[in-house]
Amino acid sequence: MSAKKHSTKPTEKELEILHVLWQKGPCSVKEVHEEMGGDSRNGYTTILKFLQIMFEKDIVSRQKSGKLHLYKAIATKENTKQQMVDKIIDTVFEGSASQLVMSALGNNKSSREELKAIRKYIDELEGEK
Amino acid sequence: MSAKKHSTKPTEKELEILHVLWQKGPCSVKEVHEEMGGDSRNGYTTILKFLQIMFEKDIVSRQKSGKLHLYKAIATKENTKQQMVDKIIDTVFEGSASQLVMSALGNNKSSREELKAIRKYIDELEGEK
DNA sequence: TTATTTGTACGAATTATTTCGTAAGTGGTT
DNA sequence: AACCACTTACGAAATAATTCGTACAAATAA
Repeated sequence: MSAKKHSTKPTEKELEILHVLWQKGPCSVKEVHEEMGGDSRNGYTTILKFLQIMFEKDIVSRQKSGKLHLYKAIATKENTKQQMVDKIIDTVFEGSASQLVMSALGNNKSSREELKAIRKYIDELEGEK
Repeated sequence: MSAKKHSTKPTEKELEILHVLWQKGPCSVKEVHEEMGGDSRNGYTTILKFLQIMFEKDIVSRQKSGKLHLYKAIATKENTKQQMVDKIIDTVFEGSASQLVMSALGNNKSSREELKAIRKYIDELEGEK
């Protein structure tokens, strides 16, 4: 028996750590710790503990490199993002992606260029139908 | 001194309760409880407790009506949604709303009509610039 | 070899979230 | 009044998330 606990959605702090891993690739605890602001924001062992827990949860993999461990995100940023978006659509937007889109564009000041890019993207989607 | 704890983002369960309140307007504990599936999904006192906690946190207001309390969401669904969207844009989409939009439209099967509506919305936004 | 540095493992404290049992209040019936 | 149905209040347990102290291991410097 070697099955680990199944991966649920990452918690806040786990997500913050994942960001570092996504951005910098495989990292030692030290690197993650420093990237996250060092001791002023989190104790070293706090980050270590999280990485260990995340390893248990199959959120990250790890590999010995000399005497230290290099941790690596298992899920891609894309997958995780998609999962979060799907969830928010489901829980607050009655399953309607377009509602979320309106909300995303509504408040925020998207530049003319961004709007143009989105329009183009929609054109492509429509072409597929 | 009567200041209550300041409102942070609602938790999962709090959000579920807010949904009922948004949909049905001011509700008694009983109504919320039943709307959420009754005892099969949550004990009555669990919902009661949540409503009380949410009252403390200023997430809901309440008013005596006869012998019971009617609870009412303070934040609108719109505000809460916006807040959640802003946050997700901030934490996983590098502050880019359009990235979120792509992600939202990407996976999900938005209908031709929905896409049309979004396009129209973008037109309006562009008009304002 | 002893001390220091650098890293891991473990255990536990703290805080937040979720859950519910039990007691107690209120109003209406009989 | 005594009873009943319904509701609130309180306290506490169970679980999850966050934080860190301390001990131990290995490599290296003195």
